[in-house]
Amino acid sequence: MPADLRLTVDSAAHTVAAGSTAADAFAAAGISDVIAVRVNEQDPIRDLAYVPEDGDVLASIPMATEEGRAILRHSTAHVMAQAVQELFPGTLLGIGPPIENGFYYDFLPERPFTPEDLKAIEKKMQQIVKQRQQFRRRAVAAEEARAELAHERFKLELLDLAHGPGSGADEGGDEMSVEVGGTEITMYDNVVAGEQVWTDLCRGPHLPTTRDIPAFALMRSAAAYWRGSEKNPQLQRIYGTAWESKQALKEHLDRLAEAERRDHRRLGAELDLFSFPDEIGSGLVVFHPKGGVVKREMEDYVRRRHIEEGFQYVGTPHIAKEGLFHTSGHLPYYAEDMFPPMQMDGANYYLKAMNCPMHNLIYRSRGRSYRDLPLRLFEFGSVYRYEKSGVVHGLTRVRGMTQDDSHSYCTPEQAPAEIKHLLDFVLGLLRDFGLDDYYLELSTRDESKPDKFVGSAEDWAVATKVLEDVANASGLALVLDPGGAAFYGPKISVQARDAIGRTWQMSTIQYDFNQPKGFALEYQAADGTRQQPVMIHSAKFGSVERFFGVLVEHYAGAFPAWLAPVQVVGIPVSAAHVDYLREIARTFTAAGIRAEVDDSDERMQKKIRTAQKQKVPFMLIAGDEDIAQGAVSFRYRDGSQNNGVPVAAAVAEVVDAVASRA
RNA sequence: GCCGCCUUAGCUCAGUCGGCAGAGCGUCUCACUCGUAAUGAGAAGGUCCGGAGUUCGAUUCUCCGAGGCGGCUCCA
Repeated sequence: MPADLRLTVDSAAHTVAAGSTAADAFAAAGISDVIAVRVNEQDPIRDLAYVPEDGDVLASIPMATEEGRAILRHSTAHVMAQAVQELFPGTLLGIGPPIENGFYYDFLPERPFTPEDLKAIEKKMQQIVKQRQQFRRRAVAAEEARAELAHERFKLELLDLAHGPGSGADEGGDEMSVEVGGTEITMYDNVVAGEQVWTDLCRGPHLPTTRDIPAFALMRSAAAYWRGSEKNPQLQRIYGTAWESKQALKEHLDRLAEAERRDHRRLGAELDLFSFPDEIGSGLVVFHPKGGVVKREMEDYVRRRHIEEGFQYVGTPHIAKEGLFHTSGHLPYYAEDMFPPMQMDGANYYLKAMNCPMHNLIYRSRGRSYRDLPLRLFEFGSVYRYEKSGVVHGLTRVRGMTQDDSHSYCTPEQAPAEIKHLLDFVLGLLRDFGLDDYYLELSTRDESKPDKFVGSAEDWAVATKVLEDVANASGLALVLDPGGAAFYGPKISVQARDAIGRTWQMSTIQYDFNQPKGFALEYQAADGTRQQPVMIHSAKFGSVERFFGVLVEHYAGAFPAWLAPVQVVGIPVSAAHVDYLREIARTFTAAGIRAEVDDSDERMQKKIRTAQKQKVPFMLIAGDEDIAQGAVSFRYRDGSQNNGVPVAAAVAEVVDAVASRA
């Protein structure tokens, strides 16, 4: 008979009977929301279903934490897989890890899931939850696991990967390791009334019982490649979400609804900003007059800022002969992302997918001295990339875009300072567009795929070190992205969080030692020798189109005054006041403000509604009372009012707001 | 590119179990002249995404193509 256990939770000691379930143990200790336990201080959480036969239980994991939610979500994924296999016998299992905000499980069913299937699966899951099935952990030998999983080919493959001959025992960290990880193989059995009703290869941990799942919902199903490679078969992935309370689930669903309301594709049409005519082609945008205003403001801003930061504005054509892209090294690596060539006068011309080769030719157009460096070139480069048909998405993934592309040519010694300069520039720009929460990502070469990257490992190491040092010195959080580099060099990208917490990658800074070599770029050093510069690629918006799309969503279409397509709209109380407002609008226009008068044959209330829906920052209302005082009445976008403002003061107020980018 | 779903008026969407198609908003016209989120009436507006096939007849069924949506992969 094993001795009772000591249970220490938040420094308070309790005694529980050996062999209790974790839920029983914590309930006895008067703790209700515990879902996970740690057995020994140095152990990862490894067994949640049962308090072990010996040893001390040290800590609890509350459900409303990242770790707790991951356990909850993974448990819910198991429940879903059980439901699917009960409803669709013969369906094979892939993997089912927790992810941000939820979980998924991959299946190989006989046919893809329909929305009705999802509803049925969700219902079945609710039944399983009600059954209070225990999650019971069971360590097994490799042969045992293989025998039990004989019909689950994907699970067998996972076993081979993690525990097969010649493989590392613990790859850890990625989604696969949810199933198998660590040094022992474990199965998790779902047990109800002492009977095993379902089992899955799993590292755990799990909730004590299915009844401990407070709230979940299935979201959608979609195809996903097995182990993420398009060479592998496609599985059907079902996404779900699970939360520590019904309230938390509702808040999550509300956030999704808010994101949908902000969708730039919807707002782009509602606010008459841009469209994607079929006649032009997929991923090719046309900006309407109002979108054109915003785009022009963005471009004016970034052009002015580049010039202030020492860049010289240049211009280059949209097409070039094939040889240029061979010299740059792009063609072998990038050909399938480019539009196919046009034949002309016996040469192949390509639409450019990048601007750097042309900037290199500007650099090379004359001899350069070390005194010229850093030489900073900048332009709005229209580039075309043949994105695969399934990836085109609104403004955030297009086939024709405008990059605010810059290249800084400098000596290797100057590179760190130049990169810091660019990073500061980028961060200041993001702040001016209302994005002030960000982190950095460092994308590096994938050692295992040398054919995807040019240049020596030593050069890569040097370049990566330079970027890493600057990133670390910035004090911002840094996330590593192994294998994410361009073929010619590593990069830092700035990931910005928008108003509702989503992150976007836009600005990039790339260190390139390969193109200067390919183009034989040189400068004459102080000692008279010829040296090779390095070039730093940098795009602040990334692409004007993507940044535009992100801004629409960040501001939910309510652009700050300086970006608003229409800054002021005059709304007459009745038709008799139209001329008065027209005169005032002229005063605003003369002060550089975009002002219009709504002289349509509608009521004032309707005009206010229209202006609100168009998210115009300033509505100027005028009737007899205002005319008598030589004033106007403000209605702001938030619905607040300021009546009887003298015209000159009204102009000053709007001009101030625009100047402050508010 | 791959898997699934979708495409009907300018927009959002009904609808036709195969028999010459509808609403709301928007647009236009007329009346109303109004103080902070929808005045009323009337009208115009459609190759039901394109092509081929099946059929007496196709917007509806089948196939091919284009475009979109959700993912995967990829990416500014």
